[in-house]
Amino acid sequence: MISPHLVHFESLVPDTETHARRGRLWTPHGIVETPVFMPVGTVGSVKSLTPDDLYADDVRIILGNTYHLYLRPGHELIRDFGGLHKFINWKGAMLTDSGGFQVFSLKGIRKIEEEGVTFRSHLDGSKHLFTPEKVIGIEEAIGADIIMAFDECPPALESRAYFEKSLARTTRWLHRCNNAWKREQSSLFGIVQGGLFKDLRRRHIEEVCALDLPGFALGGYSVGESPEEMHEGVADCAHLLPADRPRYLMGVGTPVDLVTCTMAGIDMFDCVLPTRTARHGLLYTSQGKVVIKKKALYQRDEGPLDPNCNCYTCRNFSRAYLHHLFITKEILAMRLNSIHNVHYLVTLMARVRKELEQGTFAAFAKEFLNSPAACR
RNA sequence: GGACGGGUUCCCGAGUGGCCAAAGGGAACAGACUGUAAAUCUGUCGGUUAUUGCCUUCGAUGGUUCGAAUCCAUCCCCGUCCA
Repeated sequence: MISPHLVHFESLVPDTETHARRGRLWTPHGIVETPVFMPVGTVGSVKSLTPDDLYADDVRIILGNTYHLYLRPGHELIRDFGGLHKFINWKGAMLTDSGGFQVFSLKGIRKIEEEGVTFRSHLDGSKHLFTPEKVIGIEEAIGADIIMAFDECPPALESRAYFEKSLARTTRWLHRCNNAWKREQSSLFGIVQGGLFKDLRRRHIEEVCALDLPGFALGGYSVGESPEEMHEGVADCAHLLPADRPRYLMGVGTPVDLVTCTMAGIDMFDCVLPTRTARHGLLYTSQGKVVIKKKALYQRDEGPLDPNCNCYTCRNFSRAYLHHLFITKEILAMRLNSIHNVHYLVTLMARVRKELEQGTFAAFAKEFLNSPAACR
């Protein structure tokens, strides 16, 4: 079954006990096995990691960000270099976020109107207007395999009245994105919003999925609500997204989030958490979280960060050394920590896929969520 | 031997009569981080108390004063320069 879209999804092994499915995403830059965790490289770099690090770790898709790359180095420059893949020398697939999240995170230096969003650059304060049409143009210039629609991502705690208004506008923006979309090598994904209002979520799913797009995302989670609320919300609506299209949960998450939301039927995840917390000294391991700065625990700890991990960091260095590197603010600390955290999540998802293939995913998930690894 | 300068809470360092348990930085300890304004941010940081408080503290000792880290005397250290 060949989809008319260049990016298309193949559901290989649906789970019998949960909404999870083992799948495969075909892109112009290779195949991505799902469920998958996608590391985030906002400005064209997964901070501290090289493309080779990632590829060797079986990472086959990473993210970039429209807003950041538009400001620097500029999408025209990237286009002139032959696209972001070439510019950063990444041979796998890429996905660009639209800048919709920046509408949320840069609140205070932006104004949302029907036409689009006026931003002030966080770099120099200059004013910029992002419209759905302009965002698609930028994303096409950047040239990712998957480009996200320009949406508004309200805080989870926003009022119902606000959501009603925002959702209608985001739907109109989606149509404008779809109409502006020309480049077939860049497949447009729609984004569902609705906060924690289940009926609004369901209604918006119908609106968004009425368009024949190659993939759909749930946005607006992990923006102020508790993890439990997020899990409940995703569980309520993820399986309502079209079964023959990839389902992408944007901006999530922790090891627990990944396993939990895979059960809900999610195929794709991205999150800055592993790379950011790595730089801040928080490491995810099979035995729970490790806050490597703690002197009393790690100053003289000769063991590996995670005895069950096969990453470069865990194979070669002691916790004591990682502690020392972090305490002394060595750049290597960030790199070794990031190598581990990314490997940990990527490997967790490889395990999830394997369990799905074996038909043992539900049992695995249950065991995992009750293990020390299910930190936070 | 002489002339200056200086000794402040773990460290550096501000403070020269009350608003000082004493700025600021560092260290230490704790916490946060979820489509990256993040190698970032927040809290604690003399003791005790539920608090206003009380106690201890600014090299040492002794004074002046209603009140001293701040003024005076002596002493002990440290630095620079001159013999």
